[in-house]
Amino acid sequence: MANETVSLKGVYSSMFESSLLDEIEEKSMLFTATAGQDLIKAGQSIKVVPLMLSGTLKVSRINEEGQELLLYYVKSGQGCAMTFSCGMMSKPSQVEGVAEEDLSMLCVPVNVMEEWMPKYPSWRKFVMATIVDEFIDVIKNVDEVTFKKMDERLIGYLKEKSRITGSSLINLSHQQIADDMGTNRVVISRLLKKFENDKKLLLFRNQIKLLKDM
DNA sequence: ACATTAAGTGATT
DNA sequence: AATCACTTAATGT
Repeated sequence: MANETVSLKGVYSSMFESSLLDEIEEKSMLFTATAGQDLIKAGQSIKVVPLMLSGTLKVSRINEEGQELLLYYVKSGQGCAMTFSCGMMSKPSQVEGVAEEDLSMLCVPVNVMEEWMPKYPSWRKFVMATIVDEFIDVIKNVDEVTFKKMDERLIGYLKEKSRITGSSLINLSHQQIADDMGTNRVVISRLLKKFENDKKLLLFRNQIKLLKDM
């Protein structure tokens, strides 16, 4: 069961003004769930918005074949982007929520939290920060799924080259790599660019420098 | 200065 | 993931 010592003020006092904390205390309901428990599935309407106190909530999308795509996790001190968005726009949930670990949360009625938007700057900021952070997580996951196969192949290729030559400097054009791997130069260029953005390597003309956190 | 090759990027399939 | 089309950057003559 959820840890009883985790309190509203323990988690949120640095984020919200005291008047808002008082109002949360007054108008929210404590809710606890055990690991594996389904909290919401796609299509259900959203009547309350959670403020996580402890544990982890997993938010995911499940397609027709039952395959799951992880969207984001919600942990202590965070809200849930999907409930904020859909709650305010009166749209049914587009996602499924499951307790990843035992969790405790405070549930705020949607109509109440809508009143807080104009009333409390700290609440507005919290909602927007939640949406941005979790949206970024979703994008990251989409990237991973989209690029996974060639990703791993290319990294394996580069490591092998590096091991064989005994150097972290690889003297090959993108075209040569593409030829070796039986793929298109453009694909290689895009993946390498992505790796460079992830600080895995540095790109030069006809030369790739592998970095430590490859 | 000009031509050639390598790399980056949007759009489409 | 591949292809096309086009741009931009680097290099050689």
